[in-house]
Amino acid sequence: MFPSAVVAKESQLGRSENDHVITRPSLMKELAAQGVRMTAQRRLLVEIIQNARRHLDAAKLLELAQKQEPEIDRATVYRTLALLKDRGLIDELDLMHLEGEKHYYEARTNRDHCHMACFRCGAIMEFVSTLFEKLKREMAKQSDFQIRVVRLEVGGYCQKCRKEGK
Amino acid sequence: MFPSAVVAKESQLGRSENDHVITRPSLMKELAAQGVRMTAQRRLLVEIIQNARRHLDAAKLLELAQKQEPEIDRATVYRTLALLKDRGLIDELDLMHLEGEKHYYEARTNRDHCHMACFRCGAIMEFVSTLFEKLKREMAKQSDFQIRVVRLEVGGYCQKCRKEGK
DNA sequence: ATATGTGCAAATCTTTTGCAAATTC
DNA sequence: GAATTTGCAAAAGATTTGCACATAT
Repeated sequence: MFPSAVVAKESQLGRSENDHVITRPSLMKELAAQGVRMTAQRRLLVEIIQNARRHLDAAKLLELAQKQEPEIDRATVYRTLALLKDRGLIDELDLMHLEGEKHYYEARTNRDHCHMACFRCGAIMEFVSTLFEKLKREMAKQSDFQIRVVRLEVGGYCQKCRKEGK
Repeated sequence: MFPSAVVAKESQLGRSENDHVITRPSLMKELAAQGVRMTAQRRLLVEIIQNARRHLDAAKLLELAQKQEPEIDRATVYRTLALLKDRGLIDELDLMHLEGEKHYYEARTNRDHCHMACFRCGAIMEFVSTLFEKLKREMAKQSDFQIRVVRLEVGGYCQKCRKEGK
């Protein structure tokens, strides 16, 4: 879905054929369902996040929002991100801190997925697997832990970069 | 190994019986093997990290180090952490940002493991599983990606907190 | 009308950096 | 002795906050 994304096929059978397709439920609908008060700025930010072609950090989100609403402030961006995160509607990522300590955000997807970051070219690949689902179930069961958020990030070297010599 | 750690037993057979035991190779030996120049302060910091009973952040590491060497500076702590991280000898964790944006560090272990953080009580549990190993192999194979670092963090509610009512 | 959201500017928190002095091999 | 490491103090980067004003229901 994101330009640099590579979504792997299912590694095991037993589920629907489209299990490996990542979909992003409507944030606006979720917010409405949760009775969250909506403002013009929230609508704008949510729309940008929902339709982002890549992972956004707060500064980039602000920049994009200001193109349509120059008055919007950094604080509003951070406050809206906090709101969405608290409601479980977006996920916060580090993407291996390839460039600084900032965070990246993406709308929650129907399935948890892993982010693989290439230390050399910076490509971010997404990976979906039933093994991941199994692992989550195992963790929840064995530790009797109610999982709310999962973040699996991998850093290393992608195929392309390794071919080009390390 | 850490006080709040709960290390799960193997979920599947087929490996050595002690596969689920987490061990921490000697950082000092690794550094020597890699020909890293050692100084008194590095030795001190490395020793503290190696023997830490819990996950340390930079400020806590500095505090502990200053008990033995009051002259040691923040910058040295950060520079040493960067060195160890670059050499692949320590892992950097967020622990779900339960308290602020700081990072936590732990000596690399013989096996990758997941950190589960309780949003309510702050307990950190460690979880080892062959499923995790399988998942890593699957990611590496299917994406032809050379994995160097893996970070799996889970946030949610632990058994104890759920029993006490949410 | 009341509760909630927003802009602004300043503060906070964590981490990084330039440089002269000290240390290691 | 040459190269590397350290302390210091300042800077940088990301995120948060107090408060007066604006907006949503």
